[in-house]
Amino acid sequence: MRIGDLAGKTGVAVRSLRYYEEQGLLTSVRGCGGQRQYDESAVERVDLIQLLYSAGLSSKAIRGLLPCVVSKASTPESRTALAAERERIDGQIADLVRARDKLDEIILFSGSPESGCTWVETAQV
Amino acid sequence: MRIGDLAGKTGVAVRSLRYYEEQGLLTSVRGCGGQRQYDESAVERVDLIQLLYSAGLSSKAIRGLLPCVVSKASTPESRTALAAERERIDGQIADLVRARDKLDEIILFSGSPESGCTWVETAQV
DNA sequence: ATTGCAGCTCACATCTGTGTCAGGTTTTAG
DNA sequence: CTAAAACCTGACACAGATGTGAGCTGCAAT
Repeated sequence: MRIGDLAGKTGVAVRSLRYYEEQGLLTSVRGCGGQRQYDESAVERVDLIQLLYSAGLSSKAIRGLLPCVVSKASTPESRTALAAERERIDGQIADLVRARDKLDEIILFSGSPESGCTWVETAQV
Repeated sequence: MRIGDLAGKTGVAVRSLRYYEEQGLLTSVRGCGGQRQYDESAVERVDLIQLLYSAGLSSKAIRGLLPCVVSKASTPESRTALAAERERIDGQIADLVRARDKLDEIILFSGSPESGCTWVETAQV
């Protein structure tokens, strides 16, 4: 599979795939003409990378965790890092829930005119 | 209250407070010597800003929502924006939960030697 | 009055994942 | 064989919140 195919299958830009490789998150085999070749497992790998990116992990953090997943290697350091990231994500979720609750509060308030809130027709910029 | 006091009370850097003002999120009254003066309500305001920042809202988004909160003004646009941000946060929470579940899966696997996973002593860089 | 800390503005640096352009090579279709 | 499409490297740009430094002014205590 060439890079464009992988990009198509994962929905990730070609540029990003090259960047992942540069960051050591993704490997490829180079064919005779120097073009990257990927096997099917790369799709799963890219999906995982995206998953972790979407959770706010940096490429460096992902790089640190990948050996656990891929080569199934577990070191004391990697276990610590995994736990730390898990905690961070938990905290992040808590932040988001608090923010969502706050927004809900505001929405409730601003959605009911009887709350005493001022309804106007146009945006106040 | 001067800017340093506000920074102290909120745990936000002085630089950031000036930035918030630049972005129209925070206002101050200038004393005779051009120094910013804040009243007590500024603390609450900065806390709110931080809450929204931590939920991933941009300063522009926050700027758009603040009138709803502060001057209690509700426009069709602001109600739409509020709902949109709420949805975005919901999606972000879902992403995080998925990532956390994935990490849990990995942690479970890498934490139990009988899983067939390789335990090594040093990090594989 | 002097010293020293706090504040002011302006401006440039940082970090990260991506976009984008240039200039060149490989692969593929016709 | 040729043209188009895909790929390659390298490099620069961006956005956004914050860090940092220079050079100057205000304020408080001695």
